Amino acid sequence: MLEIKFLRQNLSEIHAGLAKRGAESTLDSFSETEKKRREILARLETLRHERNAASEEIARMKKNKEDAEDKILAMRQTSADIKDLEKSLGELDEQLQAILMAIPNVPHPSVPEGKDDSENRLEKSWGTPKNFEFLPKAHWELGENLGILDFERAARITGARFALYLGAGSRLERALINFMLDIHTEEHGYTETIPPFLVNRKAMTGTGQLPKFESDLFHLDGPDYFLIPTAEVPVTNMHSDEILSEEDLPLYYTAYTPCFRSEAGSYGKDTRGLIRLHQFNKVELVKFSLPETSWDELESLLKQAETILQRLELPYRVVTLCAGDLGFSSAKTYDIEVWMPGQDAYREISSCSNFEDYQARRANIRFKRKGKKGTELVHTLNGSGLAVGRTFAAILENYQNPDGSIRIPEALQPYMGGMKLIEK
RNA sequence: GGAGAGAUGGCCGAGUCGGCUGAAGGCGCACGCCUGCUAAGCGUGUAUGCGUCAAAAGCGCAUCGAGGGUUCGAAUCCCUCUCUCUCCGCCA
Repeated sequence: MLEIKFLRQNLSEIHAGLAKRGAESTLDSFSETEKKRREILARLETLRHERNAASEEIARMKKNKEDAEDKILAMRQTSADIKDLEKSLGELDEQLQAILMAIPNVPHPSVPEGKDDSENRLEKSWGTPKNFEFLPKAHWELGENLGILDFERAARITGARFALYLGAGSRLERALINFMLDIHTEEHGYTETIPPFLVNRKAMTGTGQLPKFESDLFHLDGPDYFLIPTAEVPVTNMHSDEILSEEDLPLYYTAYTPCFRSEAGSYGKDTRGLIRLHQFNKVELVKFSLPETSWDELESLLKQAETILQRLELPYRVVTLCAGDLGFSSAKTYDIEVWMPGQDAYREISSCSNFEDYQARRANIRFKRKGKKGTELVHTLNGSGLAVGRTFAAILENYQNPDGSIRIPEALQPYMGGMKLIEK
């Protein structure tokens, strides 16, 4: 969410910024509604002032045993008028809130122009894709042949787009989770957390999934709860409605959670394998930072996510999302894409974003500077560190042998009880 | 699931019969004084949001879990909801 005052005073700049991502029309009725709201508010406050003054007067008269009947009668009308205006104000507030909630974040100036992922900007590449002497297989084929992945049974249990891990497969997934968490907590200074996997509507609104993207989420039939699509939601909302102090910042949290996405509208895309599931595992990194350091924090966040791939010796590249591909709440996002030889393509495995104060304003996460009056909004950032299922897939594809067995990356072997090879 | 108690500022905590209570008192914090240093002591200040203003000051409005009601006027009375705690039941 953007600030009303800031919007009012910088309308043309914001318009231009939003146009970069093709979202300038979300501003359409803002000015008119906002102006109307202020007019009503001014009138309402005048009347309330009158009423407050009269109430004091009545109290004084009653204390002195004077007759206040006339005054009380007159105030009856004022009170009715106030009630009417309050109703109008409430309606306008709701409208304005809906408008504000639908305006995405303004892209950072360094975000490249562009409509879709074809115009994302390549920042760097790491590692060299291995030259296979044979045609590398896709991870689902390798996994099923080894008996460590079973999509057929998963479909029987639940439906399409679910995975069942077995034996060394489950072990590998668990090893990856522990490996990632250990690095982030022991080397990068993150505090480990296990948040709720179900969250309420307010939390989803705070990070920007709601109100616009409800169809992407799984919702419970009973209470008004949603399955988290990412740990970003519970972890970022951890400090909602709080006033942190300057010396608390920055705060780093990491969380392993399953993630649930309905993947509405993705029919036909990545229908096989671990790439696009309704449930997948992810280790998430979340930062709360001072406004002046958030851009440095984004760079270090990216490095921290990259570390995992480097230790696993998986080739990858980093792209900056162009404005048209940028997520709703984000000011700038780097995607890390891992090399998948079985698909002859780079696939997204992490997304690192700076939301600046956009989520903080929605979720009301503030901080106070030492010796200074008033509060400021923190900046929030998050990144996958990493998507576990996709890392699993990348390992299978990059470390496959001609006979279909899989070497275990050296860094992971201690987490696999010393296992070096997954074979039939 | 059944029975009961509660929700007030950064924290603790007071609020009588509805009327100078945005809210006593304390802690914490900030600044100043005092002191050889530390501790103690003394004084002053210390919520948030919004509107008005170029901005600040000032002024105004709102906020005592949330929403609604009664009233000229609600932290105080009534209703609904949420959350927390205690006891019982159930349960990993």
